[in-house]
Amino acid sequence: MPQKIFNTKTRKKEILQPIKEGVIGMYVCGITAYDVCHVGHARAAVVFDVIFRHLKARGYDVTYVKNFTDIDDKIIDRANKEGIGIAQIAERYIQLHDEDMAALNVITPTVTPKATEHMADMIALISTLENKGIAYALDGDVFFAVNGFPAYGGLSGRHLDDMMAGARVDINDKKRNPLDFVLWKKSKEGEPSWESPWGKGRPGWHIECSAMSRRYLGDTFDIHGGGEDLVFPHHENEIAQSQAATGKPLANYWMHNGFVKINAEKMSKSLGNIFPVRDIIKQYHPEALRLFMLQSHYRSPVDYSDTSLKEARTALIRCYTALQLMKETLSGLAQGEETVLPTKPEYVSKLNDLKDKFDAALDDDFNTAQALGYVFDAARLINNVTTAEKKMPLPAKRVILETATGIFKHFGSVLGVFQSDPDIFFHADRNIEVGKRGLDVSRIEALILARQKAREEKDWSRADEIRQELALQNITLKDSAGQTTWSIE
RNA sequence: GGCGGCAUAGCCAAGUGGCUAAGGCAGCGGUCUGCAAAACCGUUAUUCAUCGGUUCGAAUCCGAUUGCCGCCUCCA
Repeated sequence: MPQKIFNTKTRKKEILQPIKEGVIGMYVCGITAYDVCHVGHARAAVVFDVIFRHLKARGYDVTYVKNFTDIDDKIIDRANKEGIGIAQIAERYIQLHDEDMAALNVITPTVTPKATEHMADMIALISTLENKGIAYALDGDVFFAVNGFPAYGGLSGRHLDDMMAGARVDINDKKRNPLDFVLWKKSKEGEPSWESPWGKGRPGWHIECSAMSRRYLGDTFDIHGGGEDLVFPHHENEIAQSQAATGKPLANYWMHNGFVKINAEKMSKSLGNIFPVRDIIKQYHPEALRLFMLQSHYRSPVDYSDTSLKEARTALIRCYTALQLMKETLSGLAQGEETVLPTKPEYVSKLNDLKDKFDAALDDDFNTAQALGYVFDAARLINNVTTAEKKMPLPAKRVILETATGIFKHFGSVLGVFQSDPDIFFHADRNIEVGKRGLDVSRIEALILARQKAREEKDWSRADEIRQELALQNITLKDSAGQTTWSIE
């Protein structure tokens, strides 16, 4: 089945036709390194991570470039406030970004270039534009003349005339047209600067992506992505710069992920509802955050709330429970025991069918929500085999469960979840909950021991009393095979 | 003012012309269990904001209405 992609440029789903058969170049706008990553960054990272993983799983040779903006007004502000250099600020937040991404199990892109390491590329690009008469220098600043690029507005569906009518256009009398944007900024006294044909200065925001995508992917590449807020002006300006310089299309497919809202409100500094990734993963297992995001289509807005994360956690536990039951069942097989054909071979074909449907869902514009539906179907099927099929002999279950293990491995590797051993997952999840609620583990375990004793003496009322007491702290006990385990609701 | 998006069960959320409208959470009944938990089985939208239209046939296409939201300024 061909890969379909919703192209922002045409507002339609299109069939992906790579420039070079079997090879994909993908550029995604990364972070500006002046603060820690929040849920919104996490969503963009997870969305494009799954896209990267699925394309690779489908056999494409993908070069994924995600940049770091390490020179910018916000970084300069921060550096001034702290009295240190911009490089130190950028380095710190790139480091923290990398930690967050690792925690979220986001694969490091193929190339992660930094703006400051591509000054020569940017200056060359600006010079080309100047020589073509599309850029003009004024007192050490260089501007891009939007009137020189007739296709301006093509990505975001805007017309220059309409934008001119808008009241929010910055009036800068230096510019020939208020919509012209800066390619190179003259630096003020004491600001970081680089030598250029226009004097000491620094690059404008948009030019770095044009320069770096060209450096690593060429004049035209396959996929360009980012958050939907980048459509205008950032991506529009990138297109203008690159295409005016090269005369070729910048990217064939433009993909934009939807926003994360917080309790139905827009996330913003003024509302004080910025949720850093590192705070969230103290409250919930990172895979719960990932699952939460993947349960909606990447283009829809998602609403982050404690309730939604809780539900994602419960759903994640459902999958890990199935995986754990499967692991236990398989380990119950005697060494060297012969495999017998399953008494119900339809389980195997159903599993293979679910894998095909899962892949097909991702082929259709990366529909992770639909794909997850098949993951849960597979989990139910596993539970049927491990738990409900009481009459099926163990050796006959082996073929089915080994098929299921392989399929879950595939699901997990594409979605970037189910990466832990179930026991390790449950342990980690419980630690998070214990920490969040400030529970006393030794006290809980002492109570469980006391209850076990009561149960041995068949003192059911005492046993139930302890169960009740622990239930008040949302602790659920599970009695099985002579031992009691506990978990937190 | 310009451009765009969304509205599906108690909640979250797929589905964009045609089999019984996925899946998750929550609820209810049952099996299992000393009691539970987990798991399994059954059940919870004759209906997809409203009103018209196109069609043999629409949640899905078109138009209108209502409500919500995003972008147009730094932003994933």
